[in-house]
Amino acid sequence: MYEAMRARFGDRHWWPADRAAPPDRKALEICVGAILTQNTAWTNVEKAIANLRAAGALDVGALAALPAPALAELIRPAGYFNVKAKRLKNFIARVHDYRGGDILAFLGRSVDTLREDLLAVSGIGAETADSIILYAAGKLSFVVDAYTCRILRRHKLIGPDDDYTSVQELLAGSLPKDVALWNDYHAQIVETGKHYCRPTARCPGCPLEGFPHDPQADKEP
DNA sequence: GACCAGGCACATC
DNA sequence: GATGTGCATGGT
Repeated sequence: MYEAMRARFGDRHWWPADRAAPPDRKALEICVGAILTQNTAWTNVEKAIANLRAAGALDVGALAALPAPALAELIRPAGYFNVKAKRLKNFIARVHDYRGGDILAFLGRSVDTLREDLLAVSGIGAETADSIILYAAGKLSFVVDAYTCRILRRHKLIGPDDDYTSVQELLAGSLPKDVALWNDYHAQIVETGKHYCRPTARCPGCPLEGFPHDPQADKEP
């Protein structure tokens, strides 16, 4: 299924961040984007990140100093701006506390330590934590999202009761332990999901169309 | 004008 | 422990 998606869409080059930015800025931008994109279309997140960049706020120190209400105004286009402003402040406070805001050192720890630390931040759940680990830290942690579950349910590879952890274990246990593969795998799933596996989307033309599937399978309560 | 988006925390039962 | 609800903008 991965090869079918990859043949269609090519390398997705995720995470979509400023490639010219220095490593610490790029890592921070990915973390910020991961929080802002919670239940939100990426096009809206782009506007919020552009506002942050224009305000010089894509910086640990600047974000730590920025009051939540001012931050909320900057990220308004991303939706849920009041909750997300708090979530960003919670995350930034944790990074700022760790060795003076050295985000690369913060991200440079073991996956287990980092994941536990991220999940302790209010506003960072499993998917956001795994996105930060895989895309900002460049370490092995499979990202499961709504599209992943929807696609796997339609293809009867998981049941309606499977939760985040069981889906993650299925994928992590089935695939080679390769950061570049897990990176692009999730990106391919999102691209496929966006075009062919939304509630209102149609299957014809989907790169996974030839694999056994039942579009009704994910509509069960 | 509905419906939906790369979730998460918290209240309530 | 399971289920329901608030959060909010912008594209289709």
